[in-house]
Amino acid sequence: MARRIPEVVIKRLPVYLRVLNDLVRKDVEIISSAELAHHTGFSSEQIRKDLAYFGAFGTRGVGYNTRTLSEKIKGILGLDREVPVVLVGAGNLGTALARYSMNKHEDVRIVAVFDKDWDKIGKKIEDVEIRPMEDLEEVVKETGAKMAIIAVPAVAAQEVASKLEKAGIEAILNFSPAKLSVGEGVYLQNIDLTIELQSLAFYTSNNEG
Amino acid sequence: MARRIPEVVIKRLPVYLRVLNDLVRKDVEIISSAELAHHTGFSSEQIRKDLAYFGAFGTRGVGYNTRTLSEKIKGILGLDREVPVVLVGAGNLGTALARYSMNKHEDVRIVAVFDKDWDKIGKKIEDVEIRPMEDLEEVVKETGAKMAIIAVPAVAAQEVASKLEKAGIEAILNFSPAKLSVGEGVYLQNIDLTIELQSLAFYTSNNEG
DNA sequence: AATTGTGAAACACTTCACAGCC
DNA sequence: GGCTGTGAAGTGTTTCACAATT
Repeated sequence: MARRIPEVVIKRLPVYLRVLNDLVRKDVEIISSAELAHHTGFSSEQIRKDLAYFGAFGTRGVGYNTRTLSEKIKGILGLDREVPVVLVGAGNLGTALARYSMNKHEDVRIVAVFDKDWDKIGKKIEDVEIRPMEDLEEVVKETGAKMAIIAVPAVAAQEVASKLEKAGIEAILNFSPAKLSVGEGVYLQNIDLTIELQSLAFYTSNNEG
Repeated sequence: MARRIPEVVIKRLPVYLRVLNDLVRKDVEIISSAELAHHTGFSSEQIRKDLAYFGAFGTRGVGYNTRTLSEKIKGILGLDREVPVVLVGAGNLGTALARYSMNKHEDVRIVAVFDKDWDKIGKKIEDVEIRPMEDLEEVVKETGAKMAIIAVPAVAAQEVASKLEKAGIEAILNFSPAKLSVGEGVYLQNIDLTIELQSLAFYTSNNEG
């Protein structure tokens, strides 16, 4: 125990959670790792190993209690309370992410939107007003947000990242195609749509690889 | 040679390409793997190993010619010509992706948008008309698209994936939170925003992990 | 002299196989 | 008997270290 947990493991937990919540809703009380494997596409050993990083949640000969395991995973991820997120960038992508997040009634939710374009400020995305960057620190404090999403152009992204770090944000999801540098204490996850599209092209017949 | 190339390697190629194109634009002609490492954040050995999957593109004692290497990588990925992509789903996210793709003048470009909602059909996103699903096969043939993006709700995603496969699409970027099943010949890449957000929460101080 | 290209070593993750427990 | 939890084996990826080359 207490060893560092691989990122890939953390990425699978939400998948388990989704299946488990589904089962709880259907009043299924017990599930085996083999059945979970079938629902998720991961192997049963992998699922057992993943969970073993955090403890022994199952019963030998029986399986896992869906509700208990769901609660455990929520606790591990920190989803046992509302998770407020701030979004910076109210362009096409930012606006889409905001609407997506606000309409789903998930635990993780965008609670504030920032932009530096004064034409956008004061306008609303699904009831949440777009605020100026100057308000960032104050809003982060008020909402207790520890997470942020960057959806601004590449040139502006580093400045935004630095401001987020300064405001006390601990984890950033970056959609800009920029290599950001943040301090040790800040976790950075990049989603680069251009990379995704360009690498996808490799897997079609239109290449020489 | 001729061995299967890891996905992680393919994902790094667009990063190299971006840096190289930047350098070409700045009239930098030669770059070492160490400098590339500095620009990309990957290690120099990793860069050399990645490129070695495809051939020997550098000159010992010198480095890599930026323009040549850029062309090589474009060839490997299949970006040495326009790459047409079809998008299914003209909701918030789909529309944002479409605008994003059409405004950047990149090699990979969304050339057609489909939706099943007849209220949306006929409307335009940046000059591209939203068309009904019934036109899919015809448009895929016309445009020669081998790639597709799914940006529809989870419940509709499998049906869309099957239609794309039937239409001859070879690689799919799936933004829906659904576990899709496609044939051997179709490459599937998932981007699940809920998973990204939920796993991000682990890296904040609001969890018990 | 400098930098690539690459076997070998190290590290990380997954799968195997079965002991342990209900 | 059935299923979890886990060491051991296997596989895949990264880093090391250096011979090959300009």
